[in-house]
Parts: sequence; C-alpha cells; structure tokens
Amino acid sequence: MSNHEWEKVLKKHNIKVTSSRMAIVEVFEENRKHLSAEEVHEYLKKGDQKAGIATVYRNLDLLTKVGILHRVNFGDGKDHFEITQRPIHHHHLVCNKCGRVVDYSEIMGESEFVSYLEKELTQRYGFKIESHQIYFYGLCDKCR
Amino acid sequence: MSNHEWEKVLKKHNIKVTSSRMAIVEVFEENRKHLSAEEVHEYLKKGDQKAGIATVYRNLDLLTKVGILHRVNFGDGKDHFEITQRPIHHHHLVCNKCGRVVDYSEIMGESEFVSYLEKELTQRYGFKIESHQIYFYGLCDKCR
DNA sequence: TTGTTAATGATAATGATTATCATTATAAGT
DNA sequence: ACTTATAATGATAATCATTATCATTAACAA
Repeated sequence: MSNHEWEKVLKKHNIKVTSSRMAIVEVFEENRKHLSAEEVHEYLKKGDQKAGIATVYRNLDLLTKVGILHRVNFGDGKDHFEITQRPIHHHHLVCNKCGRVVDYSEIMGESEFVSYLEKELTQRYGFKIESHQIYFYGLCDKCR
Repeated sequence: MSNHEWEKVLKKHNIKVTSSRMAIVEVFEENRKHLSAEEVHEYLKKGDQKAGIATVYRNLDLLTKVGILHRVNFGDGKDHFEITQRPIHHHHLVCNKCGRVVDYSEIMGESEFVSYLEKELTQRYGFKIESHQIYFYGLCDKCR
C-alpha cells in the first residue's frame, strides 16, 4: 500500500492523519513483519516520533479496522499486526517448539483454491467473506 | 476420539486420569464446540464434578499438549478449545461484526489441496507440519 | 493399604489490553 | 495564517485472561 493510499483510506473514514499514525504505519513499511504492540512501541522509541503505549494500541486497532493492517495470532498470548498487501498475500508456519514464525508467500494454485472455497462457503453459510488466514503448525528446521 | 482412546493417550504420557480431567473431556464430548476456559468452568459448575478455574486452565493446556484438544483463536481475546477429531476436520468462519463463529467441515478437495501445500512447504522451509487451521473472516448471514 | 508424587484449589501475581480524563494537535472554515 | 470544534494523545488506573505459588488431597504402583 503506497504512502498516498493509506492516507486516503484514513480520510475516507474521517480519521485524522496524525504523526503517531504515520509513524506507526511507517514502522510496518520499513519492517515488513508481524509485530506486537509492544514491539511497535519499542521501535518507535528509537526514532524521533515516539508514541505512548495506549496510542499504539488504539492505532493498531484503528488501522486494522480500516484494513491498512491486519491482526494475526501465533498463540503466544499477544496480538501481532502486519501491513495489508494486495494482491500478494502470505500465511504463516508456526513452530510448536520454539515459537518461531515463518511467512510463506502463496503457493502456486493457492489463491484459485481459496476462491473456490470462498464461493462454496458463501453458498452454504451465507457469509460474505472478506479475508482469510491459514496457519500451519509443526516443527521448524532447527527444532525437528 | 472414544472414551478409551483418550485415557490411553494420557497413560502413555504418564498423566494421571483424574476426575477433573475426565469431566473436562466429557464437556467437549457432550458439547462439540469451541469453548473458552471460563465456559468450561461454568459448564462444570452445573454438573457434579466441579473443578477450580486454575485446574481448568492447567488441564486444557495439558490436553492440548497431548493432542486430545486443540486451541483455536477467534480474535476475542481468549483462547478457545475443541476436541480433536480425526479424520474429520473442520475450520471456522468468523463474523467481523458480531463475532459469531460457524464451523464448516472440509469442502470437497480441501484435504488433498492442503496435503499438496504441506508437501511444498516442507520442501521449501524444512518444516515438519503437524496441523493447520484455516480461518475465513467476513460478515455472517445476519450481519451482512 | 501405604507411600510417592502428581494434581488440585484458593488466591496472588503477571501480562496484555482497555478505559479514563485532562491536555494537545488536527484540519475545516474564516 | 488564526480560530475553533473535536478527535487524538499520554499517563496511568482498571480490567480481563492466564499463570505461579503453595499447602492440601487424590491417583495409582507396589
């Protein structure tokens, strides 16, 4: 998502483009990873635009609500966030032993298959599907 | 998983078959849903074999470690647990508005596709994959 | 039945997240 | 640019889920 794009998204929702919010989105743009609120907070501390931890939580939630970020859960007791990137999509491999999380980009044929699943699910359950997440759990190369 | 089966699993791991543990597994057998710790605790209160909340948490964790239960996360801030059923597998549709969770059983072709993904991922990342979870998010029939 | 040891219950402690509220910054309209 | 209405922020208290502690009790092997 380009610089302009997410600012537009905020404006469309009547959300002010504040410096904390810009700084938070920039953390994810510089650092394309799944970060927890505390990690974002720590990261900001090193830069010139700091933000209180409450502001970080509030904005992660807000940015998630408008789709600029999304929330992922790796079972470590805290939420993690990632910047939303379309159409390139990725999912996660979580190591059951050390907790390491590896991202994987879509495997060939995956998006087609997911579309088929979505169509089926919409028919059966009447859900309007907006997104999905796939998690694989197992042992990473180091732990197995 | 039959009555005998999970008792065997516990014994194999040198875990005592206590009445709290039996009661907890029974909650899931009677009530095939994704329950939170607090919900399990409440459910037990109504029966004759009660258990303290700490015991509930400890045993949910233990039963998950040995594979009798598994943990799912719907983004409501608490862990949920389900009884593990093989080979019939299911995943979840989560409503972004009301939080309702609908289970869906595997769609035709799904397990074959997941096997293919697992093989690819093992090759690429060296993960030994043990399980997976798929979540679809959107609006349920009532909320859309 | 007994002894060893894991399991339990009550509750304190912890850690993540949310709420409160006085102060400050944004941006729309002059 | 200057005001002004209002949303955003920061500090921190409150809340909620989960984990740790420790004295007591229950499982089960011998």
